[in-house]
Amino acid sequence: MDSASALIGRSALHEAVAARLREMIVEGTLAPGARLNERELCDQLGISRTPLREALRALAADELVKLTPNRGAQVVQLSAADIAATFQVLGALEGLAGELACRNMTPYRLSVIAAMQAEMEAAHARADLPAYYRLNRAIHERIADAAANPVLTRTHAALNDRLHAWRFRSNFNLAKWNRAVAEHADMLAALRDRDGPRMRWLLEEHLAHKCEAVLEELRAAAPGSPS
Amino acid sequence: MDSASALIGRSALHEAVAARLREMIVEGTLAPGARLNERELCDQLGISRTPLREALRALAADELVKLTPNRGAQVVQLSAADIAATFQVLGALEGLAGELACRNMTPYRLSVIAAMQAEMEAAHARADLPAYYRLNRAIHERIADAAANPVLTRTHAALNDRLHAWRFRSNFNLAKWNRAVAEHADMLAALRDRDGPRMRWLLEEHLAHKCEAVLEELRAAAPGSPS
DNA sequence: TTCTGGCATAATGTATACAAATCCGGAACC
DNA sequence: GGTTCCGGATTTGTATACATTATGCCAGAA
Repeated sequence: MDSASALIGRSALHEAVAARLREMIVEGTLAPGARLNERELCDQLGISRTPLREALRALAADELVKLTPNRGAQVVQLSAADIAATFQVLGALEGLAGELACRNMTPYRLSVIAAMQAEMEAAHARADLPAYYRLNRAIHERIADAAANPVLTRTHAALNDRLHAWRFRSNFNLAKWNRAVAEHADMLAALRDRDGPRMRWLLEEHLAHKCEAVLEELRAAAPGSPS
Repeated sequence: MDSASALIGRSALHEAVAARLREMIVEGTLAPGARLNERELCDQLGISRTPLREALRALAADELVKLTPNRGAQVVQLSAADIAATFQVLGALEGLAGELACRNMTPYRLSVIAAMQAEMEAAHARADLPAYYRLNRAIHERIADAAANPVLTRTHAALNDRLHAWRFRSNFNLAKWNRAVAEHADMLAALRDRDGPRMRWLLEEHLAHKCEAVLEELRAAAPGSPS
């Protein structure tokens, strides 16, 4: 199978490894704080140490793992302060993205986002958390893409990855969930009106609320040790 | 606690290599677009390929070099669009930093920045470009630090590095240089007044103007093809 | 003359071997 | 009994060897 897909999958073993590890970290398979033994991972993935190490360096650059000089790698363990700081930056980035997205918004793009919003509301109505998260993330990514700024898209995605594991764990209280859905409806309206400043403000608020929810969940779930 | 970071200088050859390469790229010793031959660099730096490759992966993650699957690394060549996109994101980040800095501003920090501003104005008065750039960058970094958000500081620094080589090359026309200095004076006033929204606006404008200056210089220096 | 095909060369990707450092356990000493 | 120091085992860091892929040249044919 050396067709067009071969261009991506063929070489770059370390990239594939990095992608796999990223997935495992983002989804929580590799728990925050877990130490990563090189040989162990090599056996598990069926590769040699060289590409694994290169993959780990790449993840470290994205701050998904922390490397300590002669003591190996471990999955980053974000403190409450780290999470708050990341959300703050993410808020500024999404705010910018929203403002730019309003400028570039086309009827087609708007319809795509509107459709996703409807699907997300349906997921919310039937309390389908996984579907909700997926659609939520997709909407935010669409907004970031609509800004048509590749640097913004990449930076946003990198920061988002760091938080994803926590977002996924935060099992919302219902009031906050309802508010989040309402905020999304407002955002859609702002996009429709191409009201950049309002969109920016809405997104900053939305992210701040989300941060609050995650931190609350964090305090409630694990004041001491994880179980 | 990150007291472990003090240990970094000890081993971590690949980190030292990455730092050195970063320096060479940021300062322009390695020109944009230059292809990096692994063995050549190894001989030049007196190391083996393994740590060099790990260093290159780290730089690629920061988008200072571009890796192509079986074809090695080359220093990134930013297009005008890339530069504009980066400045746009940088503007949002510095805007946030400025707003937060106003909240956290203390008399001592303000006095430090004010002293730098005075020095920078002196450098401007005697048309000392290198000193001006150094102080300019130091002031922006102080503002970013004053935001007291490590994620913001790091993200800002990473984006700034990508642009540094270009900033350094842009030999300002005088009118724009004067305006930039005046804008810095306004920023200092906003910090003194702890006027967050104004500070944000000033920084966004300041960065937008800087972007304009760099792009103008770029167009003037290399309008078409270098044939 | 130009284009194509194949081969030689060089570069990157991966694996493995070796060196240095850390960690853990036990024994000796206070 | 507790502390300290030493030594083996494990783990990471670096170098080198081998495999795979790209590149460039030359010959031969249209």
